[in-house]
Amino acid sequence: MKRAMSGISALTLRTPGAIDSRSLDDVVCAARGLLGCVLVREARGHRRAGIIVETEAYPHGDPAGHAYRGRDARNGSLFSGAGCAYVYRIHRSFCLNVVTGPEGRGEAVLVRAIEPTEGLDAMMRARARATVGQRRPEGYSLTNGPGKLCQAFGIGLEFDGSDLLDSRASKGLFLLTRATTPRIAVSARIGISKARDAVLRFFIEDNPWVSR
DNA sequence: ATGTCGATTCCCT
DNA sequence: GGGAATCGACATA
Repeated sequence: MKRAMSGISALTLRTPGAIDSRSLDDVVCAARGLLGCVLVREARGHRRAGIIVETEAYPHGDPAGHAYRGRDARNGSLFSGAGCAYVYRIHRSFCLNVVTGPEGRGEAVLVRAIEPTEGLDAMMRARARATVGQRRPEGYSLTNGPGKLCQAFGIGLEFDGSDLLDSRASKGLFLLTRATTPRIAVSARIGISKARDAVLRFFIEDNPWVSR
């Protein structure tokens, strides 16, 4: 992938650091604040990383949220407090959420798209492996959707409940502070049937890695 | 045992 | 922009 990646990659990169769990107190602030932050996957000495460019908030009491039906065997990590990963499966894909708020509250931010910055080869291999019999993913389709980015980063249910704020506790999947200061655009959420009108989707303006 | 329903993805028109 | 693919979970019979 040799094109000029996107507008934001050229902006100033800051020294990455740990995310303060207090910045995940409020789910909408967190959905905005996670834009520009970096998701890192370390496995077998390899490192995959990318900038979060699209998120959706699923607040407490949201009928479209998986916490709405109450706590059950599958969604337990949604109630485990800020910084926890909530990973679930839909059809053939997995989706990654960053849990927000205190323990027991049941709200989270869905990570919908990422601009890859490191480990592109590993991501392409992982995507090709996961999409056997189909055309090889190219260009922005590498990570421009919630299921695609999980394929690219090798994220499955084994990360459900892991701690995303501690790079050592987190079995190789963690978040780092903002690499860029993004311009944020908003819209209604995508792919849901309830609460369709709520404006809870956030994305980096003009970033080509945002989902379609 | 059968039917329905997704916080999706892919391919085709 | 529409429809098929596809899989587990859940409700109903």
